[in-house]
Amino acid sequence: MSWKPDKDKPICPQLCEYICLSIATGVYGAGDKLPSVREMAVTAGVNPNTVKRAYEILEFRGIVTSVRNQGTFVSENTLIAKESLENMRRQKTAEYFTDMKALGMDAEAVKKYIEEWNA
Amino acid sequence: MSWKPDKDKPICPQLCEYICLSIATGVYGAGDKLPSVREMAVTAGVNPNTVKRAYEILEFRGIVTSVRNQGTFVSENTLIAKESLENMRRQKTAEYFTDMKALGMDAEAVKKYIEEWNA
Amino acid sequence: MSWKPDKDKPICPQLCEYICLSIATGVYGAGDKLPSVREMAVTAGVNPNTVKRAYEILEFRGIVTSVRNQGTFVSENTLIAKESLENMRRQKTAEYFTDMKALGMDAEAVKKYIEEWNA
Amino acid sequence: MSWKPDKDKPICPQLCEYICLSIATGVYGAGDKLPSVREMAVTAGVNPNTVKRAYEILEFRGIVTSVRNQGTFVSENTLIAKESLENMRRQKTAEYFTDMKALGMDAEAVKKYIEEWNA
DNA sequence: GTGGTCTAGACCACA
DNA sequence: GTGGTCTAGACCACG
Repeated sequence: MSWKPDKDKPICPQLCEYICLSIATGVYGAGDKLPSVREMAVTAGVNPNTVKRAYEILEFRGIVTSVRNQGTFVSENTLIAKESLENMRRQKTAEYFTDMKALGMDAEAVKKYIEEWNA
Repeated sequence: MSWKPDKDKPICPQLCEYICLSIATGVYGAGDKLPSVREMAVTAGVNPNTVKRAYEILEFRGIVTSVRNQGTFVSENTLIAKESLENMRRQKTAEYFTDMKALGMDAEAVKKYIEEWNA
Repeated sequence: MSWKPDKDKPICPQLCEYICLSIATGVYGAGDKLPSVREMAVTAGVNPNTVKRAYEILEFRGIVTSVRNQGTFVSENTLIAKESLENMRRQKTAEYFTDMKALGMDAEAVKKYIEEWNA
Repeated sequence: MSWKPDKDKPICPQLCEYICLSIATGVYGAGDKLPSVREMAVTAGVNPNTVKRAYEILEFRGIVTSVRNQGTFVSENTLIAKESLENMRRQKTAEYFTDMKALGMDAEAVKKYIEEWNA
């Protein structure tokens, strides 16, 4: 799994999603130490401020825990990450349906549309 | 069909979509005069500049034509509006799949997810 | 000579130019009565107000003379029309050189450019 | 090269031309960062919105690329700017010929006229 | 009253 | 500090 941010979208949420997914899939296990802000910034090719904010957001969601002078750690309960991921999926899907509705397709039509979707 | 803009998203594109859909569904026929910039601004509860911008975008796409001192008119070729609408749908769908992929679901998983979607 | 207004440009000045040219080339001779505002509006497919304004502009320039309840007449001195035409030519040409200068071409370059112009 | 907008014409297109020319002549090279919207607004003595609009137009033409929170950059392919400039020249020239035709001069006459032009 | 242009200034998320 | 979005309101030529 690699970090390929979509340049047209805000980086911070993308980074959040990426880390969250990494945790949910076990790349980082419960209690593991995440890369330091600077480290992550370098490997992700991103501004450290952005990483810092991403960590803060994840901490707010209870997915990670920051310990002063020690680093940022994955919460003991990795279930939260999984739920968070599922929430994001639901949100994006809901948004998608809303958008398609604005484009003149009701839920049924969208389902059919997706069914026949390719590429 | 009513105009209920999502407050969390840019109004201009939403307005574009709305007008485009109106044309595609025949609310405005080929050659019809659209409401004037100011008129539309009032009925949509939006700043005239925003409406003008939307009209400009639609004009660029060949969906409408603005004539100085006369008004803005639906293009003779209504097909363009329909195609434009379909393009938007495709784009949103593609984006959706990309997003879901970033959330750890491949195309197949997404299709199943959608199939079981409710609400 | 026929009246083919460029739809993308203001009609009034175009009409002025057209009438002025008609006088300069003898379509209307010195002292001749021009078509009435309404007449001209119909034949030119234009708003009567626009014709009226054009006549006013031409009168201001001394090219025609309006007589209350009688109509608009070509001035005795048609030379004025010819000079006016020449002024317009000069003005357009000067503007053209200015524009081309803004596009990075000096007078010499423009002259060469024109020399090789086709279509 | 200096920025002297013609007060009688829309500023935005003039600004576009100016920037385009700057790029075509190498003032800004491929990949270079253009002045920020606000910066350019100050140096050009123009409203930031107007600059933004110009940047948008240039972006649409593929001449520059705007990156959120980073700035606006000259496209890698500088050729586009040069072609765009040439297109503008062609367009202005074509318009000029059209105008002169409406003033009673055919292409040949115009060419002679230009040849003898001074000032 | 129409679209076209511009200014002024605000707020936003992001970096 | 960056671009992105929107509002408010002004003036213009044209019809």
